[in-house]
Amino acid sequence: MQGWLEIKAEVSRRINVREWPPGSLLPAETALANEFGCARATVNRALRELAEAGLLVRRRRAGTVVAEHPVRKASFDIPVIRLEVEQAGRRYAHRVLHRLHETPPASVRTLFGLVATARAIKLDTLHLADDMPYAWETRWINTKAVPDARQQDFEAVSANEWLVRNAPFSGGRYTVGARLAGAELSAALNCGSGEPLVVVERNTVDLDGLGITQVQLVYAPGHLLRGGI
Amino acid sequence: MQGWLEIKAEVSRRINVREWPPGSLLPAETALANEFGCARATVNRALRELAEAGLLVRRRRAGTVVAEHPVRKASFDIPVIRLEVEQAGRRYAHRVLHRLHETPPASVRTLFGLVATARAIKLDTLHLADDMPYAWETRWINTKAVPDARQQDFEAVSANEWLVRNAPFSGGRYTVGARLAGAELSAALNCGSGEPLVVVERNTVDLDGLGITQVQLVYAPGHLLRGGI
DNA sequence: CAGTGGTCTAGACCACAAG
DNA sequence: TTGTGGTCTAGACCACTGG
Repeated sequence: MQGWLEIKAEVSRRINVREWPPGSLLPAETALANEFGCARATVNRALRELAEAGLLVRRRRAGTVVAEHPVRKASFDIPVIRLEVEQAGRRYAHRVLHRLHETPPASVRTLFGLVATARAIKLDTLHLADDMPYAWETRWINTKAVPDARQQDFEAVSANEWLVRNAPFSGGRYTVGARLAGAELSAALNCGSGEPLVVVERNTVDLDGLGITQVQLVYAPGHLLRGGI
Repeated sequence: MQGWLEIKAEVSRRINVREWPPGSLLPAETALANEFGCARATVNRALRELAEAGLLVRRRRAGTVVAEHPVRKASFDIPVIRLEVEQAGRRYAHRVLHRLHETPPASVRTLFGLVATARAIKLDTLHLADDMPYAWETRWINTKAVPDARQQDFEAVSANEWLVRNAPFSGGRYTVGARLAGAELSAALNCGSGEPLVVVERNTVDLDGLGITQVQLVYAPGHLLRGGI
């Protein structure tokens, strides 16, 4: 027993077999380091990862406790759509259907830190895989946060890809929902009206918390988001 | 400049301002430690986190390179449904509508490592928030992986919560999609037929890769999954 | 083969929070 | 006040892999 991976596995095992049941207090790092015959830093690394995974709760002075209700962290990658399509062995293309400069709705203005009269770039883009509609994108871009976006028409490189490479981002939030294809969407995505569609809405903010972009992606029927726990 | 958080921020900044553009090679850890006036372990911690976030690609001998297409890792929590409801300030309840012991479909048998004639527990559960339908759950439980599940009726404690506390898990996969409410679902969820619904399907496996459970959750209309980047 | 990141150590100081 | 985890250091050895 020496590596942090082994210690992580061993601690995980003890939790699983109820040697350390939910809510129980683990020995201090120094004690575990002594038991496992390693440095405290090694134990720290193992316990820190288990805490990040939601299995342990750690607080100074209070010690390390097995989580009562381990919250599984699900995650999935948000790759550039072009790569997502190409990795599925399909040919990617996109069409910019509208590129406007207008006043965004209040929710976007708040995110972008804009006054009521200010404007932003609005883009409607259709993503294609093997010439079949793949996803419909409605996007707002904050020119205050990304001035260079003014000079881009996003025809050669999609806004999705351009922003990933050119806009410093630090984080963001997203929601996933379902909606019906209306007249406009069924035409754009070449599907029946009334089909259920997956909708992902997300925004990204820069290091100062200023909104960079807000995007809504409506995927063609049957699309599944995939991830791991 | 001393803490790993500051170093992480500084490296992130240099990437963002294109001082280190995508594809470029960073100085070695020892060089950065020298520049920042700290130990190499501190630099290592900062760079390791940026690599986990997808911003850097690190390989021995080859060094640390800025990712060409930073893949944003999105994540969201999968809490016990009871807690999810209660944290929204609503009252939770659930009803087990069916509890059967039968032969699962081939996909589930494969996941569970079962022969064609073997059986597993099948549960249909309705989750309620303030007596309103919240989500419809269809679940298979592998009694080979979780023998204790045989003695549970999952009336007092939902299968969701019982499994989180009693079944050692190590990982799993999930998909998110959209579907229409058919006759059965619209009755169960008390919604109109033809409404678009969010569907989450997921499975969990134990430390040996053996399937523990497979569950499909269909949320009431308007439900949104929320997460962060 | 040589240079990089991956990891471990022994020790130290600090921040935090429970008592 | 005091014990805990959080972090940093200086040094060391190792694993991997490009040249």
